[in-house]
Amino acid sequence: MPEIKKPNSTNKGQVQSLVKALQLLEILANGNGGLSLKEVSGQSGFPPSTTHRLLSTLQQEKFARFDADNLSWSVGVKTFAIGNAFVRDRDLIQTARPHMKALMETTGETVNLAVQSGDVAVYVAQVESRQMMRAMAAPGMRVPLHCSGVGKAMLAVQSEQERAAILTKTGMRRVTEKTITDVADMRRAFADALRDGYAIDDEEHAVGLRCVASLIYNENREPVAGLSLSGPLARIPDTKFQELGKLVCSTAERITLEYGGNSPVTMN
Amino acid sequence: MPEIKKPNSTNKGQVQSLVKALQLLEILANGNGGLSLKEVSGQSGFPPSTTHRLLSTLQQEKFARFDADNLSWSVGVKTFAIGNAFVRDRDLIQTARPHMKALMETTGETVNLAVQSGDVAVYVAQVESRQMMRAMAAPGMRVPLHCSGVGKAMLAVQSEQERAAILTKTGMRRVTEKTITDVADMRRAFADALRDGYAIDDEEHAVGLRCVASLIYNENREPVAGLSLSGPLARIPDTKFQELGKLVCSTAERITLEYGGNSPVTMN
DNA sequence: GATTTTTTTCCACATAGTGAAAAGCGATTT
DNA sequence: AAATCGCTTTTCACTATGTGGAAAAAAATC
Repeated sequence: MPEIKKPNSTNKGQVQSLVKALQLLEILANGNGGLSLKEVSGQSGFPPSTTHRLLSTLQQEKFARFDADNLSWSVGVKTFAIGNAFVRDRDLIQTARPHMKALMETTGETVNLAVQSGDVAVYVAQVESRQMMRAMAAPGMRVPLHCSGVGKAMLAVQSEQERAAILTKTGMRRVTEKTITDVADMRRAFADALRDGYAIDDEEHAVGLRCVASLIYNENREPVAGLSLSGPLARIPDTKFQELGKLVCSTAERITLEYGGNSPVTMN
Repeated sequence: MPEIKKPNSTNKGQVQSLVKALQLLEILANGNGGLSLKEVSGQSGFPPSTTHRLLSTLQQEKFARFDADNLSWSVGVKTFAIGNAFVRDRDLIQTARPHMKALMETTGETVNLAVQSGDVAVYVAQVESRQMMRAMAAPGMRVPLHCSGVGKAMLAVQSEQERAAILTKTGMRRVTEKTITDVADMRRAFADALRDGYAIDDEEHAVGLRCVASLIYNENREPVAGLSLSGPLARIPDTKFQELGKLVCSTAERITLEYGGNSPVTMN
């Protein structure tokens, strides 16, 4: 394999005082509603004098806040204001793509990214399997929620009312023999998806096609997109669902983090 | 006036490399969707080598992002993730209080902070005038929107539909002789408020009481609270409205910024 | 009001940041 | 294909700058 040369392959930590300061900011972010100098110093391992000097510099620039009444330190306005620029620039698809690629490489199956649009899911990005036989979904393609992996994953985290509103409006049309059309069966599928963290589609949308899907969340723990892996029945036996499910979940989680989101499951 | 001793009265910038790095972050935040090293270096005034070293350190810690395809730098996830901790900890009332105090000192009049709750405004904080004759409003007090300064300021920035929904529901009850009850008059009042940035209440809620109010916004440019200044007719002649209005506006703007918000008027 | 704990300042020392210059790296031109 | 240009990245010698122990100053506790 040829070495792929990427610019800025700088390796080692460079400006140590800066690295230290950034560590302090992170500690402040984890400290709920303010930490004393002692606490910050303790958690960082830096001596109080160094900690104090860095914190007060951060404070001068409003990246940290100091409450003179409680002598407590917390994250400052400017960190927030500047962090918001990230939201303006971030791009889910670009963020997701390398992770989707990696997932395709490890599993060999096609990986899709879809967003919910009203009562359907719309594919917005895809990394195709290298296998001869492979699932295809042109970006832009719309699929019903009740018979797709991503759709079921999205519905699973919604409230009973929201689900009902969508499902009664669209109906749970039978697309294949295995499409779930019974309300009780569907409810069971949602419960499974919530328990496992991933939803499955067992030939419910296309004969011979199986699919495992999980969700990507924004900073408010709201789902922004679904990530799915799909392949032929022959390569995805029942016994592989769990393994693939975990992979899809961890990939979705990684995308969530890089997108600046928070999963509702991982409480931290 | 006695010197008030506040802890952490550290004066001069301390860790210069950190200060520089924070400046770079700010430049990245203002650069829409990515800046080249040259641009960052130019805007900061730091030599390219220094700029590069700081940026790559920020990047290692994910406070900055480097797009290897366009060789462009932008704000990183971690800045966003950590900035969100500010939202968790921030407190509008605590943030506002010192500014309210200052406004009271310069004007001599009572200053109130109110939030909209459904179709009424609720006072949540107050800094009382030192004058013998002064406006009082116990925190927790509820006032109608159509006949209070804060209420009119809040309504002014809402859409015609939202306003109509509220005003038809509550009605524009006559509270004093000067209460505006005519729809056209009210519309004119909203237009004035939008033009000036502040709404006025000319004895519309209580006889002899005048009031000037402006809004405080969150990061999405949505109003979160109203700030008002009220005093007796005798001390607030027509000629003083503009001066006081400007003061209320600038105070509200200052609170908005310290709260991490953005005014819709000041586009930057 | 004395004692302990925590915060803040000080300062001598050498580590760690600085920036000019050189080397890389692509893109464009000749 | 070689040369040129513009920008990015690395290097390196110098010393400015960050470091952390220790002392001083405030708070908190007794």
